[in-house]
Amino acid sequence: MSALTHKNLPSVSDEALGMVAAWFRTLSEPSRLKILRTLEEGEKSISEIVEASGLTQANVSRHAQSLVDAGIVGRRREGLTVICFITDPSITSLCDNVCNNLLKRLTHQVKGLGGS
Amino acid sequence: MSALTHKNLPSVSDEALGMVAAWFRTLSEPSRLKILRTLEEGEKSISEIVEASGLTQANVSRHAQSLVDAGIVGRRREGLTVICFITDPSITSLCDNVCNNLLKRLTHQVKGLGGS
DNA sequence: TGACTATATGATTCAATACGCATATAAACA
DNA sequence: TGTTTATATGCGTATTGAATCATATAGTCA
Repeated sequence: MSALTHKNLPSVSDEALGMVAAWFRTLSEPSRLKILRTLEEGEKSISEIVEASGLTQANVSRHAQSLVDAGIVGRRREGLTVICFITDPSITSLCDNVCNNLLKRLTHQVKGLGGS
Repeated sequence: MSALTHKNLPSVSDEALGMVAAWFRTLSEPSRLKILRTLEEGEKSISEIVEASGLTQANVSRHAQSLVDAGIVGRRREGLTVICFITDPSITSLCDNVCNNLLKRLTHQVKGLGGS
């Protein structure tokens, strides 16, 4: 412990750390990822999401709220229906990247199993 | 619902969705983010992480296990000590991006409050 | 082998949260 | 206003997972 130990990273407050963690937590539920995936096809009303995802109405409503809170999804009312849409387009590529990385890692694992 | 509704996304299995969610969940704990942040300075032993993070030894050990399971962190034994290091360097920029996005959004909110 | 150090893990407790059901709110329209 | 439709929300339950303490394991050295 000497030279390398101090890159002197700007210290991150516990509060900021908590906010980043909360943002990731929003993406840590399969149901919410499913909703996001649905919204990648274009904006949809709550009931359209219900139909497309197979989730219950109450769940979609609540999960949508989480996604809105995280700033990932936007909402607007149009008469009786509420339309949801992705506000942060980088989400899609982010998820794709995660997916690809997982795939890569799993492939290596499988290879490892086969080779032993 | 007609033209736009069908971008015909390759359907993602529930299993894959669960794995992506699990990966995000790994990054959804402040303690693990803290450990990652520590490791950005360079590889560290478990006890060095304990010292740097203020977490307990048991917690660091378990969280390190989670990070290893997610493929984000690697581990090797060197005698009595176990050295941890970041294996996926894209993690750092990912976290930075999330952080910046949050900052942007919060800034807008604050502006909104002031302007009303 | 026995003592010592670094790390891992079993067991428990506790808090967060997802789900389902029922119901409340909001908007449109007769 | 009353009715119907779309969405939100209160509440109870069950599950998950993080923190803690104590202890087990692994490696080093005398």
